Amino acid sequence: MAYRETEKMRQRKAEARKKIIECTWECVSEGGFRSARMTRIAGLAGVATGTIYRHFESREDLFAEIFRLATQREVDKVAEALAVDGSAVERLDNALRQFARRALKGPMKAWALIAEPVDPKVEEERLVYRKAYANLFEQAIRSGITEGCIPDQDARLTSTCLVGAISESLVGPLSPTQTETPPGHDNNEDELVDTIVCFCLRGLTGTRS
Amino acid sequence: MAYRETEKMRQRKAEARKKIIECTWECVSEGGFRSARMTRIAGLAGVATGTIYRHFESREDLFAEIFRLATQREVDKVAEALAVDGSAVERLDNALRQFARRALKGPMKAWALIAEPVDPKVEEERLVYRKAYANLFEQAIRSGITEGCIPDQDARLTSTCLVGAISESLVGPLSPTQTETPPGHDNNEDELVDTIVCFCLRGLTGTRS
DNA sequence: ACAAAGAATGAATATTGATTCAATGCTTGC
DNA sequence: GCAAGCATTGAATCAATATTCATTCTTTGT
Repeated sequence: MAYRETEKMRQRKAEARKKIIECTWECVSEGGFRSARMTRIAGLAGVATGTIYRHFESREDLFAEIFRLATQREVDKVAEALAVDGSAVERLDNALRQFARRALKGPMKAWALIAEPVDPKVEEERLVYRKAYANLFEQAIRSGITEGCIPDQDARLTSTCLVGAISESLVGPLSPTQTETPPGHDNNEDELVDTIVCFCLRGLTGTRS
Repeated sequence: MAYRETEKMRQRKAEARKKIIECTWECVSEGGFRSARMTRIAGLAGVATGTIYRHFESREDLFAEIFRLATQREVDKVAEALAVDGSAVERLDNALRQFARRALKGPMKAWALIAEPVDPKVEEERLVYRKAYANLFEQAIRSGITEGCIPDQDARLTSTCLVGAISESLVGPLSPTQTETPPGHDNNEDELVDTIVCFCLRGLTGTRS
């Protein structure tokens, strides 16, 4: 008996794995999942293509993992934004804004996560996370109903409507075919967010707040 | 000189093309674009695979054409539903219901058109048609603003929100992983439609109609 | 009936990266 | 320093269909 996995090795492997994940996300951030090549990822991470396969079952599995990690960050941000003090409507307002702002800040990333056509395993993850968003919103809507600031409704379904409305209206501007984001921080980006959020809140509350 | 394309031939070719289109749509209706094989399409249409390539540049082009034809039918239906008598809100209500009902009636077709991951050329068509829907809604919203039954807003953007909200909330029910559509015409399908439409109209009008 | 011009055929080919795996290089404990 | 076992390498292989194209069949006008 001569070789036994030691802590040092475990760490080194963990680092390699982390590096692969980072470089994959870098590729995805540049051009989405479809155009991310294993060879490029390996090159960026400074490993051979074969090495990737000691850390991930397959390309699809790697991508699913990357998707999970990236989306979880976003879901957490939304959860955070929903956790502030205030009425349910105020908290939803805050969360929707957060979602939209972040999407507009990293359009290619947002497109990859929200709208890019992806392989089945990744699409599965997407459905999971859409549900995660919807669940968060749903909970907030429920408390709004209890509080009385939101009329009674099918919170599960209307939370899905929120996700749809905000995603679609961002994907238009986000779509990588329409990359022409003008130079300066357009303040009509704020108007964009305002309009979308306003639509969403009206949809829930039925008032012209 | 001996052979010159005659009317009879032109017709025969047109028929073959039509048959290919029909059979492609049949395949797509069964399992979406991804799983539609050229060989299967050729088989159904009673032609050789090579023959398809006399009518269409490539698989992607064929699919883009099929997508265009199928979606145009849906867009026309929405346009029709918007053309009835009544206030803008009533007309939008009608159109949104139409959209949702048709989608729920042919879930696989609707999934292929709305949410299936597709190749770039087809995705491009999808964006065109999303815009087509949005344009129709936008026009109606504009007249609503003029009529006074809808408050002033960025109609282009809120029309996009409509498309997003209705698409997203249908994707769950449409998803082919949840094919188990119970036998009878579920009346909770009607509730589904009601809730979605209600959300959309509230989003536009800001009233609890 | 014949030859010229297409049209149709479908088995063979091309494509495109993901994936494998035999060879090589590192680590470890003694 | 050595041998056992694991990790890494990356060129070669594979897979899955779309696409091609030499061949065969049809149509047309004379």
